[in-house]
Amino acid sequence: MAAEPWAVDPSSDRPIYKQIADALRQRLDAGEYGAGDKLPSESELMQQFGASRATVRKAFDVLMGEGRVESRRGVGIFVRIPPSALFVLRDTDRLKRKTWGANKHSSRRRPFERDAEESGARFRQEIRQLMEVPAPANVARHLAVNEGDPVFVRRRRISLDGRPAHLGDSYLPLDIAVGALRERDTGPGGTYARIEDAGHRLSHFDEQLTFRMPTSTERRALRLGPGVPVVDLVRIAHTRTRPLECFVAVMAGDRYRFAYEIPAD
Amino acid sequence: MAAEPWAVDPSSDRPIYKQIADALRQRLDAGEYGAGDKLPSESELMQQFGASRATVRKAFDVLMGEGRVESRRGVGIFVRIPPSALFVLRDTDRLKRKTWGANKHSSRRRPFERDAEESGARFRQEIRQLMEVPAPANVARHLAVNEGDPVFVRRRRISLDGRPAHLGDSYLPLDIAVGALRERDTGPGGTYARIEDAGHRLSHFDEQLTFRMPTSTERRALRLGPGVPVVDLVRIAHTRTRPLECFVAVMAGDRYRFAYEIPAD
DNA sequence: CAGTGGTCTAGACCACGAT
DNA sequence: TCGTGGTCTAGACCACTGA
Repeated sequence: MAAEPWAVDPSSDRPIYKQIADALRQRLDAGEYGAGDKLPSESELMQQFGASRATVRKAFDVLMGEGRVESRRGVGIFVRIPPSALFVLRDTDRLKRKTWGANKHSSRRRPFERDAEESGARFRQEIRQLMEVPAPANVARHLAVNEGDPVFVRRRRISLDGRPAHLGDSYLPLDIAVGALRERDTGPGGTYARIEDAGHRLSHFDEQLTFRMPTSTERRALRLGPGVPVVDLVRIAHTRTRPLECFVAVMAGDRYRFAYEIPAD
Repeated sequence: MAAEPWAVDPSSDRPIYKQIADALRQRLDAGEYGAGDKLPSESELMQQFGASRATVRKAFDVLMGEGRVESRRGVGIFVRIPPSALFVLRDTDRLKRKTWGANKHSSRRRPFERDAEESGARFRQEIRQLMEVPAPANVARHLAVNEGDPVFVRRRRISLDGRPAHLGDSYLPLDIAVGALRERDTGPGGTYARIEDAGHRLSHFDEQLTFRMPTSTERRALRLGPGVPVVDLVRIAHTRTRPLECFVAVMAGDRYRFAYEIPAD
């Protein structure tokens, strides 16, 4: 059992740990191991490949960095189970007045709440902070205020089906942050509904997405597995004349799918 | 020089390599090292923290996995320089008929070509494959054909300023893939312009984004640094009555920013 | 209890870049 | 040539899981 067809070639330029990772990846791709299956233990692989433990572990590190496997201490290393549901965020729904607006045809839900329920997930919002802060540089630019000027921020953590899904901070200019917008519960329709209650009329949203690996803090807060990226979302809510809100979120990359419908004209 | 304030605590529950990573991360956040700066060498850190080389290296591995530092063999470890430009892809422009259309007000550019030039980048398209293939499951579903039915695929690699930025595959039903759509150069306006030349009228695009770490193959093809995720983009071009194209791309997560403008109504 | 993965050490040889 | 990071080994102790 020592010299399988996929045995490593010590004379190759390619490092042994990468060869082992390649071999394992190939077995994964071939469906030899399915989602949730246990891979051979480190000691088994040491024998199979005739490598030291550190080398075998390094091969596993590669696959973990790719988000393909994950380890359970005292048990083994397993093929990663993709999140049971990928929550689809649709621009054609979640940001429309018919979702959050105050009129009688609206479902009066928050943008994320709507998409969550549409996917059959339990939506939970947990307020982390509710306070005035000096505007950070990027927020200031988007809200057309000076950096350091006081703005009101609502920091929350959203969970879907009991698992954290994103950290979302909503920044409001002080003249907008009044009444329910400073309370824990903003009520039906959420922030956007309250903004319109105050007589403003939202015209459109600018949404931008960028991508990176999480910091260790974010990894903890979102309970991210190894090899899972995050999406930085920045969304500005506009009236025809001015920006009224800057929403900044760090979202678990393995829990969301973004969907946009774009007219050709 | 052995017992700095940020020295590690061997009695702590937190592993030494994570404490070292924390200390380094803190120095990075504090701006002690700027983009492109060289960090202390492994042997220096071994002395500073009184740890073995393997432990110091593991700390660096953590930061590399976060995409914050990168190593140059024979030289040192450096603070990662973010890509000089983040190319902004705007739904309000790139997918509009005024960009790619055949009328005389159109700029007659490909969607990505437009955004690249707008950012002042050199756009280069390299055809990797041009052939009929059996439709993969996801493509078949989107194009409303049966899995395995022949479709025509245009596989290309797009580079911006000489660096690869994404791998994009355009799948076309056979009745659509005629004339210039089977040639290397589809001409001004690209695929969408040729589709409309044939008498079809595109109404809208459905675009979906998901996120993950690259495979080792993709890492090579896109020349991705460690700790850089990719975006899977799937875009379906529709007429009012049927889907005409399925575009599937793997995009370097550190080179693109996606921007969408969403009306409130 | 035995087996698993998690951490850490000490030492070795190598390829590479700068000088 | 020297210092850098890249790979690899052999061995150790630990914490955890499951039988």
